[in-house]
Amino acid sequence: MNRQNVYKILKERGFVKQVTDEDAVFDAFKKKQATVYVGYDPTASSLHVGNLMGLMALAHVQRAGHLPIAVIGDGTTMIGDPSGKTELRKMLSRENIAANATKIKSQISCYFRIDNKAGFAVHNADWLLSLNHVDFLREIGRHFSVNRMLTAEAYKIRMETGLSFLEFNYQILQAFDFLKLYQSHHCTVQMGGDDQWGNIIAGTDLVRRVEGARVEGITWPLLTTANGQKMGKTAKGAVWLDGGLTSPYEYYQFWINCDDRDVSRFLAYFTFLPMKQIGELSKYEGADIREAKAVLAFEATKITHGEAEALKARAASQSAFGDSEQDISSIPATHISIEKIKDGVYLSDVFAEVGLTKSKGEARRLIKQGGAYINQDKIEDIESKLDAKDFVDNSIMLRAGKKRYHRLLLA
RNA sequence: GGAGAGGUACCCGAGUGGCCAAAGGGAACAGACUGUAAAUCUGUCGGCAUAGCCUUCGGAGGUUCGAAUCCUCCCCUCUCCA
Repeated sequence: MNRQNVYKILKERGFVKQVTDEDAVFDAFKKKQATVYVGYDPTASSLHVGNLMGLMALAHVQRAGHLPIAVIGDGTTMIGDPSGKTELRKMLSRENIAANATKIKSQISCYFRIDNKAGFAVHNADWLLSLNHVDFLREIGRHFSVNRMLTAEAYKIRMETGLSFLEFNYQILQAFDFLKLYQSHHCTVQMGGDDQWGNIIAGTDLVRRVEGARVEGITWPLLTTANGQKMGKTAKGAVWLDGGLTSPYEYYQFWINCDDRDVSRFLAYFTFLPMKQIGELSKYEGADIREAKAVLAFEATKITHGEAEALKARAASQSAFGDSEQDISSIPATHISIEKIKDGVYLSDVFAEVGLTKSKGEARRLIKQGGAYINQDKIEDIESKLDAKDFVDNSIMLRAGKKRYHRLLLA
């Protein structure tokens, strides 16, 4: 079998920012099977689009026949990674972390197989929580130079604002993870976001010191949008991979609303389309770029939510923004009882209730500014009420601004 | 433990007795222009059936006709010293 070296694929798709040693990494992937790990901290009950880089990177690794390991950082999260953070993160309880870890693990399995054969998911709590402090310091701690750690770029901000001893240890534990995985799974490559560079290097150094073996690290660029914004934040907060937190429709909309300048990068990162096809899509200009965005949105949604949901989301999106009547079932909906609207309900109240606006006041403002629509008709009067006559086939389409839709169903 | 500085809305940050629901900036939202993009311009930006009322300037009390602003106690953060 003459397969392409996965490092080449990763590089071509833009996943490589820093590497410990390009040739060594290339050689590592020449082997029949290399083992690669990426860590995920269960700080929330779902991963978000910011975590996609690592998931996609590991998926490429598995597709190339190598072994991906997702390390669930339920041990390290007890501490909290200070890298790139300006202040101490809120401490999470152990139960909280455990619950998050379970959910995140099942999410990861959407991107690559973790069947303990073609891929693994391990919990670092398994080896971190039982450590004996003094033994650990003697065996591992002696390999770390405080002087050196303090010069790390990731800690620079924290040297100004303060860094607790707790967080200072994070790097050591992450380095220990790498050592453990080298020993148990012969894992020789760690990947992570560029803010993880210091932690990754600490790991490669530790493995060299303890085992006398060379292991490698790769970082991918930290994702920002062309606007300089952190990736994956919207008005509603993070864009989650969990369909319950961010519906497939909203997920689809997130991608289709991306900046023109991001489209070709994102196609390479967040779809499995061949680079040749991405090159074709990148040639679109002006309004035609929407075509490329539609491909991006569909492919990205398909990977996270499956093809059926992606098709539904696409149909709903086309229906809302185009003129064709299609399947709108994936546009968010709320049920409302007949009794409730019998006497008429203020539309401003309805908008607030279904979450299109945060408060009734905001809904009133929206109407005043001409941004509220009901079944594609602009609502002119703040005092407008909703009644049964407005329902067509027992449903109403509400719209806030140009892009946010919500269906109201008569129950 | 000692000395000093500070904690203001989503974030940064002004305000040191009434003119304060609190300047300014950023973010965000809406409108215009567009292509479900960007940029630009305009408006909005605590809650409430809204020319009025209610809640908010770390927390709890107090002084006052009136407190983000003054006093007391407490909590937290930072800097220097130990």
